[in-house]
Amino acid sequence: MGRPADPARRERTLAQATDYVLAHGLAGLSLRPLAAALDTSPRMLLYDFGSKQELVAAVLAEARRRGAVRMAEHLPPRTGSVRERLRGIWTWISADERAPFVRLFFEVHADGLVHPENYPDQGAAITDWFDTLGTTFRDVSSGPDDTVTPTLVMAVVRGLLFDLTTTGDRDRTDRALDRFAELLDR
Amino acid sequence: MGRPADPARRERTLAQATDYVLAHGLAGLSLRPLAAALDTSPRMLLYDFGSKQELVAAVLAEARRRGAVRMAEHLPPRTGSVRERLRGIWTWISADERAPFVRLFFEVHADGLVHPENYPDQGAAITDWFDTLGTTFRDVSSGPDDTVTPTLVMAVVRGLLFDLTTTGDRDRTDRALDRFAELLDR
DNA sequence: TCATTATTGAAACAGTCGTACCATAAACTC
DNA sequence: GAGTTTATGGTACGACTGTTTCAATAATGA
Repeated sequence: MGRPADPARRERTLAQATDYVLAHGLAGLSLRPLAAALDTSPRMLLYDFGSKQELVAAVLAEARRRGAVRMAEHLPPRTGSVRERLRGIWTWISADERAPFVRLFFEVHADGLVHPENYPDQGAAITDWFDTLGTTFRDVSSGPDDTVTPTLVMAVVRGLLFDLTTTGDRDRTDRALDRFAELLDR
Repeated sequence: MGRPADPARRERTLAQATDYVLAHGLAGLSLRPLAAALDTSPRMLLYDFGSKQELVAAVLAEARRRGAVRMAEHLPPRTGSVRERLRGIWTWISADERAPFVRLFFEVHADGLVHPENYPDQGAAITDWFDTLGTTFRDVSSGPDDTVTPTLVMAVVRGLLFDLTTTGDRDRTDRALDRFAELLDR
C-alpha cells in the first residue's frame, strides 16, 4: 500500500544530468545550478542519489555506458586493411560530436590522478577499450594475448586526441595518424 | 626613503607555492590551506600576487620553467640510434620523480578543455616540446620542417604516460614504447 | 623624532558549497 | 474516511571560498 514509487524519475534525471555534465564538465559541478538547469531542486537530487558523490558516480557510469554503445554501433568488425580500420577509429573518435565525451574522459583522468581513492576501478575505462580494440587489431598482434599492440594503438589515439584538443590542428594530427598507420602496415 | 621593498619574499613564496601545487594539484587549490602550509597568510599571498588567478598563473609559469630546465639538462643531443634516444626520453619522462609534473600537465590540459578562455597561449606547453623534440628526431623526419614525426612521437609518449598514470602497468607501457621504437627504426 | 613606505595581522563581507531538518502534498490500500 | 508510503518545498546550518577593510608594526632616510 501507499503511494507507488516512480523509478522513471531517477532515470530521467540521470539522463539529463549526464547531458549537463557532458556539456559543462565535471570540475565545477554544483548541485544548485545543476538542479536549476534540470528544472528540479538540490533536494530531489539528493533524494534520488543520496549524495553528490553518488550522483557523480552514476553520471560517469551512464556516460561510459553511452560511449560504449556508440562505439559498438560504429566499429565495423575486422574488415579492410589495418590502415583503413585505424583511420576509421580516428575519424570517429576525433569527430566534433565526440568532443564532450573526450573532454569528460580527460577530466576524469586528471581528477583520478589527484584523487585516486575516488576511482577504485583503476583504469576500467582504459581496459574496456582494450578488449574491443584488441579484437579489432588481432591480426596485427603477434599473438592471441598480445597486449602491446592495442596498448600502442590506444596510446597513439589518446595522444593525438590530447594534441588535437589542445592545438585544434586537425591537419597535423590527421597526418600523424596516417604516418602511424603506414608504420603498422609495413 | 621609507622601508625598502623585499622582492625576494615574493620569489620565495612562489617557489614554495609551486612545490605545493606540484604536490597537491591545481583543482582543489585554496588560499587558506596553501598559506598555512607556506607559513604565511592569505593576506600576504594576495599582497604579493594580486589575486588567486594571478598566483596560479605565476605558479604554472614557474612549473613550466622548471620543467624546461630539467629537460634541457637531461636531453643528450642526437647521439645513438632512434630507439636509444626514444627510450631515453621515455625513461626520463616516465620516472617517478617526474610524476608531479606529469600530473600537473594533465590537470592543466583538462582544465583548459573546460575553460579555454583562461589559457590564451593555446598549447604553448605542447609546441614548446615540439621544438626540442623536433631537433632530437630530425634524422627520422622526412624533411627539415617535418612536423608529423615529432607529433607522432609526442603522441605516443603522452598516450603512454596517460596509460601508465592510470593503470600503473609499467611493463606493458615500456614494451609498447619499444614496439614503437622498432617501427620507427625500420 | 618624524615622515614615509613596506609589510603584516585580525576580522569581516558576501557568497557558495553539500547537506539535514521539518513540514506538506500526492497517491495509493483498506 | 484513516493509514501509509513516496515525493516535494522551504529553510537553515556549518563550513568553506576569494577578497576587502582597518589597523598596527617595521624599517628606512631626513
